[in-house]
Amino acid sequence: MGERRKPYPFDQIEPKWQALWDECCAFRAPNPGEGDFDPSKPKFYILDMFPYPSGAGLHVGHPEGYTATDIVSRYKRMCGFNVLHPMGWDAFGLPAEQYAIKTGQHPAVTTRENIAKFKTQLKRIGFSYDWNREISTADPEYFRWTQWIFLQIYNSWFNPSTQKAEPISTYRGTDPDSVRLAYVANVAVNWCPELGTVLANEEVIDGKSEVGGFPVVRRPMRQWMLRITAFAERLIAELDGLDWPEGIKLLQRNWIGRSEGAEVVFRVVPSSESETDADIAVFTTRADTLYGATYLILAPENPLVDQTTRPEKREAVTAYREEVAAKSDLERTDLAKEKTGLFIGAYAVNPVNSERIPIWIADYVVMGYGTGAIMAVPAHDERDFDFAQKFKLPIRRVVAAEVRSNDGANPAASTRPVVCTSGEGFAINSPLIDGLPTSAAQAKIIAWLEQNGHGRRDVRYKLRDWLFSRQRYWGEPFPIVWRDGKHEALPESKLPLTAPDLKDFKPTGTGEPPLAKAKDWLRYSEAAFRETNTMPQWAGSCWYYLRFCDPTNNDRFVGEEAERYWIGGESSGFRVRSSESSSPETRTLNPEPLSMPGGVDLYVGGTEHAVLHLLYARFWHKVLFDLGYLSKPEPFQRLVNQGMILGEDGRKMSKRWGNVIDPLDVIAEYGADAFRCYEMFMGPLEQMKPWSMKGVEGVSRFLARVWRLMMEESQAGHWLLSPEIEEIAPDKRELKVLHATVKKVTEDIEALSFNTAISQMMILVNAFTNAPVKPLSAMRTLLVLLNPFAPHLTSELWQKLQLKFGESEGAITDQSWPAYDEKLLVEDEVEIVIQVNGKLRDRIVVPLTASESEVEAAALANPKVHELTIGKTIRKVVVVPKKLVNIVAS
RNA sequence: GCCAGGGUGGCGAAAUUGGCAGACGCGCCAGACUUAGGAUCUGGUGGAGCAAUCCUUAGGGGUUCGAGUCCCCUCCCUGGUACCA
Repeated sequence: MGERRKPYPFDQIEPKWQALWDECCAFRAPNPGEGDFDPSKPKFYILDMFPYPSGAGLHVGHPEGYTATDIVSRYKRMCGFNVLHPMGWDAFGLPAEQYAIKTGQHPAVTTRENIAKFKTQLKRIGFSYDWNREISTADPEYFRWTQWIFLQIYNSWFNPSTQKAEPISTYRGTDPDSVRLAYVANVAVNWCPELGTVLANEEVIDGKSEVGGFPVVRRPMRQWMLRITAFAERLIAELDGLDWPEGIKLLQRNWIGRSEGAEVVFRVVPSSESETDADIAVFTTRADTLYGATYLILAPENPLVDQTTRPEKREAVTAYREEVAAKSDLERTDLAKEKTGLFIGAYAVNPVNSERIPIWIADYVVMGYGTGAIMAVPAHDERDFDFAQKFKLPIRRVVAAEVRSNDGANPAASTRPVVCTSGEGFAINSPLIDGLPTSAAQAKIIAWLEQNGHGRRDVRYKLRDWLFSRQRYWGEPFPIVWRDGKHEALPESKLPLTAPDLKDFKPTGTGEPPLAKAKDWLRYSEAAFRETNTMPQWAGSCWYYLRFCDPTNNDRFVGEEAERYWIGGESSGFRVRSSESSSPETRTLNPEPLSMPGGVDLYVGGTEHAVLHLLYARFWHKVLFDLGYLSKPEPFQRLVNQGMILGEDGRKMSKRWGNVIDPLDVIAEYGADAFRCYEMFMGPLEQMKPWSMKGVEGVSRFLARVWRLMMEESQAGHWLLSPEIEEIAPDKRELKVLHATVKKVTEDIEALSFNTAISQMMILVNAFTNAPVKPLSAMRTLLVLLNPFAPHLTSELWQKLQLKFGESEGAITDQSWPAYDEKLLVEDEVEIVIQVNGKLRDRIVVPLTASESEVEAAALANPKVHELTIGKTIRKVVVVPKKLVNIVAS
């Protein structure tokens, strides 16, 4: 393959402008209080999900979202906003640590190298980040504040009466450690022997680690937990005010898994002698089926099993519990089809009918949800039904599809296979609630339980507390020391607490973190030792969007003034303006002042973070908000997920298929502007779509046409400004397409429909391509519109126009976004479609001012209409102004 | 299983409140300019048919003067999730 002639000299233009932008910090966003800060401008905060700087470098998926946000950023700047558009690095993480284990190279070195590589690549795409705000989560000046926030969490509790996080000093109880938002618990954790660490539930997929796919087993260990469950209610409720895709909100709601129901207390029947009374509380969402409860099941791990098991069953129960404990999570779910369990010899009393029912244990009941015990209603629960079938337990129907009388005065439970129906209906065989529909029956039963002291209304969540410690080296150390078996916070003055330099990063294998190997570091004082766990990778990304507001502040995690402006600022939001509302006064007005709970105006990233990162960040944000550090209750107002880019073969890009596209290769051949525009032209941002090199070529041809619209090549092969550009007014047709383009591009950027914005600009360029004379004003408008998409090309052409026409309007990036005139878009004649019986038959052109009756008359006079309606009666004529006439005949 | 999002030419895709289906681009065909074309420009391009005309938005039904768009059923694809009581 020989040296290919470039369609336009992007290889000279692009590095030139990139160097220029770098030199003069063209996209620096000044903070309140700085000399060049303009307080009259509204703020706009546009954030990308920052990358983990892996050794592989950038792939085409990264720049998709980044290009989208860059376009919006450049556009918003021209609309007169102070735009905060930063980039940084999620720099702690397992790959660097594993590389260190293999090679001995310190993760800090690897990370530094990878960051440098990523940064060079991002700059080569021409993104308008404010690089002065660059941050890395692994930088001590950053994680010092991550540790500081942890201490805020540690020193807080959730006050149920205010539903807020408050300083621990407001807690009046005797044991503050029992209510802290960060606490230590000995919990059964997901231990991954291969990785030598525990993992959060969210990091375990099908019983294997999300990273590496290694087996994970349950094992009790002492761990740091964050009390995210206290915020469950607010994390659900406060989604409402956010402009997120409904699907993502739903994903979060499901993850939190709020269930309304009742706790019902069953009394255990005392057997003999010294038996103390015991109660078993179960959680149910179907209190209305209480009469159908024919047995109870305890989770094998439930401590109540010890007290309740009858002596004669003890041996069998112990064996079963051991069997269950030996199973990994994978096995336990894999063997889901065949249920196992064991009668423990004891009985409990159903409070509603005083019936004695047997108590079983079974591993399909888990300890981590509800009370670790259930009432089994086999007639109306699929799982209980399977279990009852297998162990020949009684089944009693208590819900019918329609209102009807009971099965009999004394409803006998049956073991014959009846059909299991889990839907709602009407209560039967349930004296207190017979005939009532499910919801009313539930309400009545719960009221009865409450009155008689047998239970109460209850709300449970699937969400568990966040397991926050990891047995790793490359993460934030906890600012905690242990003294006499008790934890205490390190004073703030000791932050940042950096990890010791290790030579050997290998996991100890015992569950002891690598930091335990640093004996000197470990010893805090004579009597106190440091915590050796580190924080999970999520920690740094929980608050990075806050640090971007004030990244070099040495006194505070973010300065108050900066926070109030960038996070608390109210004058944000997406609005489309036309010429009528384009004055600066109206532009800064916010139509819905307090309706936006989120601080970041636009947040773009992949769906893979739909629950974890976004939930954790919301949680931290709410704690800091409650403690008075932040002005708004939510971090991200508008969230958009970009779709994945597939390989040319339609498969997921991977080394395995050999279909990986390297952005730098594309840029070398077609230029960064073409790369950016193609990524946006491919299709809707949120959609999954395959890459196409032919498509890149097409977009590259479009940019070359823009270039040749204003430049022509001399005999000697030099590019010179086209003499066809003149300072004349565009004609009517040109003006119309120009204003139509301004309108469409403006609206499409606001809607993030970049593909259709580019289409419209192609139409504009095509309209001017053959014009003998190109009006200067139109060319300038085109360049401004295209600038957010193709910043290098448009900057160069703008400069060339400036040189010749000499008007001192400044650089293209200083221009204000053009307004359009709606009046110019209106035709004075309009084409009307004529349909007969809904089928297109002809078109006519009528003046815009034509009345409905005139249009109708014109349509009926149409020869084609005559032809088709001969011998038929015209039943109806539908006239849609400016659109069509439909003649109904039969 | 369940939940969510999708199915429109040979391909990527457009299509305010229901109102000309296929904008724009790719590919393909033809022409122009050229020593040349893998450059550029011009025209054509959903399918069938010589034509008039007919058919066409996964498939089937419905509402409507009129449906890619609204309602019901079925099929297929993608993502998430799975004993959560």
